[in-house]
This record gives sequence, structure tokens and C-alpha cells, in this order.
Amino acid sequence: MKHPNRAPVLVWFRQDLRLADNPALTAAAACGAPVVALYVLDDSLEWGLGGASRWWLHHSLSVLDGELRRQYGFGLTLRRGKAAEQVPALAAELQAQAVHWNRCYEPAAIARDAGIKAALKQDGIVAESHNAALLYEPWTVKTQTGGWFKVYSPFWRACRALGDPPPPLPAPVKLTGHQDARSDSLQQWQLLPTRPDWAGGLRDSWVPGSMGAETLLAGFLEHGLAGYAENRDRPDLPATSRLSPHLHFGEISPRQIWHATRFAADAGGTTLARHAEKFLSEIGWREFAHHLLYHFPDLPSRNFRADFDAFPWEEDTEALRCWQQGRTGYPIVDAGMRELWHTGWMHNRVRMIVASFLVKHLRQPWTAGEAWFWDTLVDADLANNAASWQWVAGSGADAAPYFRIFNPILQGERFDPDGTYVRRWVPELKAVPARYIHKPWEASAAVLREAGVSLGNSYPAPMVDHDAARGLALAAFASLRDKEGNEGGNETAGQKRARGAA
DNA sequence: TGAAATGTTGGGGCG
DNA sequence: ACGCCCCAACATTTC
Repeated sequence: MKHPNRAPVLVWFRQDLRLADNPALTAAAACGAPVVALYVLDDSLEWGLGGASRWWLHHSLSVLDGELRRQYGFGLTLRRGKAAEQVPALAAELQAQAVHWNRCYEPAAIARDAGIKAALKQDGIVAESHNAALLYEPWTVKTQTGGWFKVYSPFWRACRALGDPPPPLPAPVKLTGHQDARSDSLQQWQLLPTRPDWAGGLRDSWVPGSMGAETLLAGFLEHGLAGYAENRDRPDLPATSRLSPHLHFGEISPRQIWHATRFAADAGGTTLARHAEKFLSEIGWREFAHHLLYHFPDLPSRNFRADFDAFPWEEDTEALRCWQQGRTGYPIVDAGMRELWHTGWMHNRVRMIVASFLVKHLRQPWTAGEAWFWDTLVDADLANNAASWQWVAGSGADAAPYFRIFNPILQGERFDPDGTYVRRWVPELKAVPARYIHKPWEASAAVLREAGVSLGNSYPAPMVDHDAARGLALAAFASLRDKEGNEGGNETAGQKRARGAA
């Protein structure tokens, strides 16, 4: 090698806030040139950070900055503004030789990054992007005929057929900082809530950063993996990994999770294999959501199935508010919504229940739920959020059919059998016997009095009747089918059979 | 990664 | 002994 080039290399951090298994950082380290670790806060994006995400981002950046300083002796360079302006400007200002980043897959990010790459290259600066966030990038997974998958199972089968993802990279051993870059202070970005400070529950629930992620993963693999396939649906048990916010911010990579899970399963013999496969298939759903968003960029705002455009939603801000605040009168729904508000997270099974309730019992547009989740979830992720809401609403690819309506009472009894989860998040029902915990309105006056519950006062009466709401939802769905007429290709299997027999 | 309605079956009570 | 009815229990169909 000749004299090393001393022109700095930029590593532009985005949703990859970690040092290990970070290909952009590794590529920069390989140059041997001084490194600038850049993060740009862009408030102009269409899907800007929600409140809970801002809280997480603050702490995640703070942790990453500390890790950089401890391991390499220099910290993050923080800039605010449009990335399309900030990144090329900083590269020019520092006379950088190269910019490395790890790819994002949101439509706006793809367009933005393509523009930045072109601008940098025009300035004679090397611009290189890497894969750090997905096991299988969307353009690498194709159907037999070269199309893209719209159904999960064959998608994930095809992914698996591509082979195991590469093992995770270690953090670079040595990096030299480039000290000349001016940086904002994290405090001045004001990502944390003040007046009121609603983040107390978040602080109690999470340790943002890669260490927090590794602790969760290790704990999950040791205690949660055995039994995961069954217990994952139980919000009353600590049975899930809770890695979703760490994954979203890239504090841990799916490759790291994949290989750690495989290692744990191999060490535990064949009994763990089934559970490991189930857990990895949940990572697969994340991959699938990114795949859908990449190939259908309007996923966050438009029905994947266009026939849903005619759906007769009953927009009602008061009903939406009841749902948001966890006072629908259905204990499992209210428990979920309050867990979300308090911790910035909700158990997956309960997400399905509350989402079904909003879209079907209350007939609010799925985009209203999507927006609320976006603002309140610490794991808010454009692809996962949009794909999941469309899945529940029935408007999505490979979606639950619209007539599949969760019964919040039965779901509660099945997955929170003792009411432990409800009692935790709806303390006013703490003393209600298990028999009535998911349907307090069926308890006698004496039982309610004994439990200190006054329906309609200390806890709301059900805002809708389940049977009636179900009927209205089905009627709304039927109206869609009527509008379509008979020429549509959407007749049910039953109708097909009836027609064939006639 | 549903729930409810409807259909079927088979055991047991009873006239 | 026999047929009839009831009704769980389970299966299938429909929403």
C-alpha cells in the first residue's frame, strides 16, 4: 500500500445505530482514513418521527456516541436539516473521499439516497451503500416467473431457499476519528418530552442501545425460546423477545439475531428447533413487510387491494379517542391501549385484537390506527406498521379476510386466562374475579360492588355491543361486495361451489 | 395469526 | 327390544 489517503471517510448512520455488524462502518474502517460518524435529523420527512420514536432516538444516539468515544476516541457528528443537503455539504466541507451508509427501504429514503449518491459521485466522492437491515433484500427474492411475492408463506420459503444469511461482522478493531467536524448537541435537538414529561413509563421499560438489545436477546434465548411457539401469544407471560424497537433503530441486526438463535437452538438439541423456527419466522414477517413496501410504495396510505377503496368507514373522532385512551369498555382492548401509552409497546397478540376492534367494531379507517401507532410506538416502523394494519383490516396482501372478526372477550379468555394482563394495565378491574375479568358487564351487581367497580363510572360500559358491531361490520363488508357486482374475481370458495353445483 | 352458524353423529333416556 | 328424541361433541360451512 502507498501512503494512506488522509481525506476523511463519512459514515452516515441512519437506522443502524450499532458498531457490530455494521457494513458501512466496517467499509470505512478498511480504508484506514479518518472517520466522521454522522447522524442527520431530518424533520421534513412525510413520515417524521413520532413522539415515542423521538424519545428512543435521543437515548440511542446518546448510547452510540458513548460507545464510539469509549472504543475509538471520537463521537457522533450531529447535523439537522434535509439529508439531501446536509450530507453532500458536509462531504464537500471536509473534502471527504467517500461516504458509506447502510440501506433504508422506505420509498422516500430510497429516492433521497439515490439523489445523494448521484450528487456525491458528481463531486468525485465515492458513495457506497450496504445491507445491514435485512436478511434478504426485496429485489433478491423473486417468484418462479420473476415477479414479487404477495403471500407470506411462499415468500419466506423462497427466502430460506436462498440459504442462510452471512454471519454478522465484528465491530471494527480500530478507527481514527476526524476531529474537525462541527456537531450539534443532542440536547439542542429537544427529542425528549417536556411539559409534560410522559416518558416515565418508557424509562421504566427500556434500555435503548445495543447493550440493551443484547441483554434482551440473551435473556430471551435462555428463558423464552423454549416454549416460544405456544407462549408467544400470551401477553400475561414474559414470552417474547421485545427486540422490535432495537431492530427498528438497528441497534441489533437480523443477522445477529438469526445466528444467535441458531446457535442457541443447536446447543439445546432438537427440542428447541421448532421454537427457533417459529421465532425466525417472525423475523420473516418483518422481511415480508419490507418486501411489500418496496414493491408497493403506497402501502402506508393506500389499500393494497383497491376494492377496499369503496369501504364505508364511519369516521368518528370521539370513538377514535375512546380507543386511543383505552376506555372502550372491553378490558383486553383497554389493557393493550394503556400498555402502549405507558410503555410505547404492545404485545403482538393484543395489537391484533385492538386493531381488529378499531377497524371492525368501530369501523374507523385503518390509517387512523396506523397514525396512532406511529406516534406512540417505540418500534414504529413504516413497513411493519403499514403491512400489519392492512393485514388486520383485510385490505392488504395475504391479509386476514375482513369477516375474520376477533371477539375481544374470547381472545381475552384464551390468551389472558387469569386476567393477569388486564389487571396489570386496567387496575380499576383488579378485584374482578377471573370469570368476569374480560366481560365485567356480565357480573352481578353484588360481584361488581365487591370488586369496587361501578360500570359507567369507575370503568366504562362497553362502547359497542359485540354482536351488534360484528353484524354492522359484516354488513359494511357485504356492501363492498354488492358494489363490485358479480364480474369481480373475488367470489368465495363457497359461492364457487354453489355455482358449480347449480 | 377466527367466530358463529349449521350439520352430523352417536350415546342414552324414555315411551 | 325398538324407535324416537335430545343434546353433547365434533365437523363443516359461512360470514
